[in-house]
Amino acid sequence: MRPDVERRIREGLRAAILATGRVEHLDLSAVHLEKPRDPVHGDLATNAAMVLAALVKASPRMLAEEIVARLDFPPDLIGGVEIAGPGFINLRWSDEFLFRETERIVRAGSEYGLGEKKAGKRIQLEFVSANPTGPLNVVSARAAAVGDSLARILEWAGWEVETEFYVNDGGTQIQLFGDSIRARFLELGGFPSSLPEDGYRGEWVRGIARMLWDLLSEILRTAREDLPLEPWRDLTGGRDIGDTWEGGTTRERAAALADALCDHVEQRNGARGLAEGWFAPRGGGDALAGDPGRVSDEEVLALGEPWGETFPFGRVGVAFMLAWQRASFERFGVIYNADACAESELRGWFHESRLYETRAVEDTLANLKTLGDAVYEKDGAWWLATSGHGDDEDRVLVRSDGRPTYFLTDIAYHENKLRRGYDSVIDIWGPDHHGHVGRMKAAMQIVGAGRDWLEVIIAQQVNVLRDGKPVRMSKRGGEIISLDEVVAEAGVDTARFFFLMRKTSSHLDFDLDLARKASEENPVYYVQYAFARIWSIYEFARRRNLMTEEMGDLSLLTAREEVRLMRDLVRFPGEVRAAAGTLEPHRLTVYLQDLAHSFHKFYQGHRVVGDDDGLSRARLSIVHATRAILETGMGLVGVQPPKERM
RNA sequence: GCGCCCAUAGCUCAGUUGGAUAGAGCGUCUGCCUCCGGAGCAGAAGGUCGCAGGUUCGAAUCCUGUUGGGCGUACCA
Repeated sequence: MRPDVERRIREGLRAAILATGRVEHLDLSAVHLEKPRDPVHGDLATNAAMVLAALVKASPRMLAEEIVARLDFPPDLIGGVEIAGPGFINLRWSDEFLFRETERIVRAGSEYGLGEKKAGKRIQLEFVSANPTGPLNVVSARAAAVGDSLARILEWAGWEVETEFYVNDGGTQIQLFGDSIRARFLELGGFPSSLPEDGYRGEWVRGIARMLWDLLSEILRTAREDLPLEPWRDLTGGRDIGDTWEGGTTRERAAALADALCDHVEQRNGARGLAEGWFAPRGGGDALAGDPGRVSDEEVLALGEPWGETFPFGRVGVAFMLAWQRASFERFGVIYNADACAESELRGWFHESRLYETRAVEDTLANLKTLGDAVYEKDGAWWLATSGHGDDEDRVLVRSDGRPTYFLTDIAYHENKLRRGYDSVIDIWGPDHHGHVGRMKAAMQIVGAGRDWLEVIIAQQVNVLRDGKPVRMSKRGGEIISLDEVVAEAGVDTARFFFLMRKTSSHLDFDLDLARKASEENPVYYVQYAFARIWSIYEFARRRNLMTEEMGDLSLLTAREEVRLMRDLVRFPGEVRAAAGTLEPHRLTVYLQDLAHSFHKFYQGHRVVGDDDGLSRARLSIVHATRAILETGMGLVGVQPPKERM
């Protein structure tokens, strides 16, 4: 239901209630207007009489009688009113209303029901924010599908939405990641493995090491043999490799090359090429093997070994992982767009390291310390008194050894968001951050944000099933089902639809075999099949020379299936607003299946293009309307509607 | 031990912020194409909404207790 239609109905209700003389004024917020579960109860049901009954101590059914007697809806809006059950007032759209709305859908297309812009109201939506120490896993994939869809839905509902990825590139995990790459790098030179105890064991770590090794040997060869340095110009982002390589100490040369590499992969195009060419989804190491024999391992190691000490493996590794992640997102149809990040960074990608560089972390701590009792020192550490704001216990901001905790950094990050002036901030976190929610909300209240300013959604875990059994996953252990694999096996549309079929807060089973082998059993095909039929109808109509975009006479459409289809079409704006209000995009996949079902029933029961031209035109019109709503709805969940025959 | 999430048909899950006779897909069974795609439609079977209390006109939904599963519970991130 469109917002202005809802307003008209609520106003009508209010007037009728006041006209009963039972109350002087009325808070309508407790009065619900909703779609009854059972269609025989009409299109809208309201509990108004029951709410009133609670106020004036009278029988709901009697009050319902009084209200209904005073209801005065125009006949082009409501066609039927009845009292049912304990005191529901059921309303039914008039045929005229359905005809007019259907026509409006055809004319407005994707604009139908679009929420009014909430002037200046901005929401920031942060999602995935996975550590840049490995490929994106399935939970990240789910969070990406949910976040991206939610952004589209909120935007549709009238908010100004910015999406953002927070890059955790500042902590001890990065150190560990770098050490892991270094260990693999040295292994290539014949050193015994020195992989840290809890280091990263994934194949991709070998891949990065291998790539760096190959790169280094090529550069050495080029420099030593006085060959043209041109091929490296691209790699170093236009910088002359000679400048990078010649002169300076080994440490300086290593740092310069690392800079060049990072710069390069951070440019989008470079990122794609590198990520796709140098990493296979699994076990990418083999693909990276260079042409052996051009430079011997001993030579590389002799020159490169010092790099084992000086080269910033962690930094380069992060740059490559981010490149990979961005490429994965691009394939998945997810683009971050917040433009509040530093100029040197990509839109929508906010680096934790920047909080240290700009001393934001220190500033945040200093600021907190000015807030009276909020911060105190105990056992040599600094604590934040979050327990007064709904958290279980107080939390450490600065360890006794002087290092800041992740918590402090995250407060600094969210303070940054606060200063950017968002009216509301939504974070989608993985299940492992569950325990972080309470303290973070508490902290934001302490620094002065409104109680509901920060909303956290936990994207629950995904159990990937292969051969009917759950796959164990661990990023550090290297066992991962990546977003890339899910996309490769299930396809973007199926995967995205799948991730949005469950409530975000519920665990999700993702059966890879089923997604791959039995695509016709997948609900997304049910919805897309509606499209297939629409295209077929169009094709048939063209052959009969009956294809037209002009509105037919909708009053010819009175069959049960036709009316039902129109009623479902009209529901659309309300469904999107409900999804926006509850932050639950899965409602839309449910709705789309509903709508597809109504369309299939209609199709099954009635020939669209038949002998009666007038009827054919009228039916073509609701087909147009259905197509428009399906397209818009699928767009909001991030699934491509088929553009032609499947 | 404490906290959070979950428990609904054989399986996977919806259930419109407390509404009416609890729904869908898959699976099982029965029908439906000389006609726009049968990847569909119609129908059947399948339920003590984990269990026990409570709140009220009314509970799958809220409260308390309880059982089972998951996650969290760091001066990790």
